[in-house]
Amino acid sequence: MANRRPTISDVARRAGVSKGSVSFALNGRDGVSEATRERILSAAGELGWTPSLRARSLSTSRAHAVGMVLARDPALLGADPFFPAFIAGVESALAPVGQALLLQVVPDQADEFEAYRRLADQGRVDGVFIADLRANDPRIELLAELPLAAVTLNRPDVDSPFPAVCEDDRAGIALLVRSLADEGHTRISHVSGPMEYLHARNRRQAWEEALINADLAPGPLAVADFTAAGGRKATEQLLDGPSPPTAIIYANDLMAIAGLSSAQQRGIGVPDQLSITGFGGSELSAHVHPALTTVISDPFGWGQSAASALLGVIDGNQPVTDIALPPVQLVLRASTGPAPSGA
Amino acid sequence: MANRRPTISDVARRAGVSKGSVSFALNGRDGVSEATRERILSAAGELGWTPSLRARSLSTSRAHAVGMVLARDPALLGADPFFPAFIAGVESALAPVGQALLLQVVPDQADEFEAYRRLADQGRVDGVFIADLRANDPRIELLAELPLAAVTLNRPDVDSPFPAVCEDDRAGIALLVRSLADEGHTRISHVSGPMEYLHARNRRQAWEEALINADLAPGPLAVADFTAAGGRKATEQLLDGPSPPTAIIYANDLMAIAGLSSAQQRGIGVPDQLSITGFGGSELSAHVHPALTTVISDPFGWGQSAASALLGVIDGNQPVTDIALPPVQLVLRASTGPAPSGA
DNA sequence: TAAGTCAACTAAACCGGTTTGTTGATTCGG
DNA sequence: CCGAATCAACAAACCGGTTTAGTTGACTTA
Repeated sequence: MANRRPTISDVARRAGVSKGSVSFALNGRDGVSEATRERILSAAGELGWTPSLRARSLSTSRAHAVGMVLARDPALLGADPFFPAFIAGVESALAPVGQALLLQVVPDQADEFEAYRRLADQGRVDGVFIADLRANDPRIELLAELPLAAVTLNRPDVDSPFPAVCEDDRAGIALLVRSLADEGHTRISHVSGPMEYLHARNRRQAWEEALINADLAPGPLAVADFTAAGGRKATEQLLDGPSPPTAIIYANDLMAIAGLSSAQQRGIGVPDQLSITGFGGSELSAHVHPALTTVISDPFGWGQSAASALLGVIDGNQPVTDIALPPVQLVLRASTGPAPSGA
Repeated sequence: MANRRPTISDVARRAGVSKGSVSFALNGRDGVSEATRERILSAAGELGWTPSLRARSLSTSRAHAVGMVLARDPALLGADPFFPAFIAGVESALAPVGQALLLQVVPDQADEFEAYRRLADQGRVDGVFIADLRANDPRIELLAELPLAAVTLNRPDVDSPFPAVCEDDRAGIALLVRSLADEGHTRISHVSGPMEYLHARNRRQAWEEALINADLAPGPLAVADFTAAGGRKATEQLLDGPSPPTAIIYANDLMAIAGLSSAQQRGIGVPDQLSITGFGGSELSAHVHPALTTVISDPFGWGQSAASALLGVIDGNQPVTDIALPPVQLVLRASTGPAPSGA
């Protein structure tokens, strides 16, 4: 009477075959005739049977899930539009193949190792995404030893056995610099993220190189932390400096919006006296005043590609190579304009 | 030679006892003498053994994980600072007890049912959070039939067998209205979220009631969608209306920031000609110009409480009752001020 | 016609834990 | 000093799948 869910044995009994045959039929392996296969499948259908993931996990030693560990201050995590969209992309690739995503948010890097270890020890996931790469990132070495597949988001600066799924943010920065240089700007500053992060480094480096390419002196740099508070502080620092820039390239939209507000608060006209650009293409960037010139990236697509790549690694059939995502798009909006003439 | 991870049998052998005893010792059940228990635990320690979660799941019929399904347009998901912080809070309660969070993001409500069903069918999770409650939410009924524990974020408008973990957003709105009324505003508008969402309804209703309490006529309402684009459109609609408001209460910070920009674009001074308030207390709200008066909520704490409650339901020892979170905090900043005198 | 091949299928072992009788050794009450 | 109760510990069954090693019978093949 107790309405327990049907098991493979129930299906086998109903179809008049052995458990093994049901398993074979279900997994599309041969050694079972077409007639029997159909009989089994319809028996399964009538009973409404789906194989128990738990039993499967135990016997196949597969979790059928992948994981992601985020080491972020929870208070700041919300400000970054990247992850939700990335995760949505990941899901879009996982759901069709019956995989799931396990998310871990830990307060800081100290807990990060522990989190990866636990995921591996408990066998909760078959692979992980390595995001927010840092310089000389110790996670690469850790994960190389753990029995987990992995893909990195962008290429690490250390030797890595894992495929990298890369979005070229340097190209985006170069586009921004060129467009500003074309407008006559000569003092183009950059507000970066923390230097420990590779993407912060990359963007900074791209900015420096692009300036050199445009025959401009590297304008002053302010290192910030990707938060609004940090963006504002960096902006004030730059504007109070000895030779204030006529344009600022921020490493993300959030800092740019804070910077924009900060300039306005001081009565500095944007873009008349100061041009401002963001990075990322958040929804809000189009709806601030003036609307933000920025570079649109595609975290959803990134998530999709990263997930497919990770599943490929887990499957282990063919080696997975690095994947380059389509280039980011420059969107010119009202926050940039010609350099002030009296400069 | 193959360095497979140790199993319970290895531990048993090493400690010179049976598998059963190891299991008993590990789970702190009695029937094991103190001496043996110690011998077993140290054997486990030496071998570096941790019980296989997969095996455990199979034999205990527990997933040791909880789930959350988000039905959102991925492009807009990123704009909402609520979820990342909420999730971080959830993790902070799950990690210490060895539980994990499974996240599902589905593009729309059509896929939502399917997602919950899959979680249940596959036995991936023991319970779920029900967020983004809608009017007459069909998920309550679905989940009541599924073999899953659940907690809702706020109380549904339909009968629900699940405990609700509630943050009183109505009180926050009331504070905002009162503070604006005190400043002499008489035409206080509201830009709401979609009416299908209970939290949008609640905030709207709280706004209406607070206006009545302040002896004010219900100012015009604009129904939006919690996005920046929607916030801007709603703002324009209100400002173009027959009797434009002198203050607008937005249902979230994002719309408020877009509205603020929209007003500025039209040359309307904030707060001189128009007061603006947000809701949520995002980091950015403090760094726009003028800084946004808003109401600070605590998604992290909400996640923590919701997770503990859910674990309580799953354990099933004592019945879990509704939980009320501490009230939200009003933060008065520069985006609100006295009503324009010439109005 | 005996031996060999092959496809179709079964029985049983296995994954690594938990749980349920059952057994021996101790302790206890009378 | 004996039968009953108590307790530590064990062996075996179980969770629900997958996988391997056989078994069977039909069909070739020499």
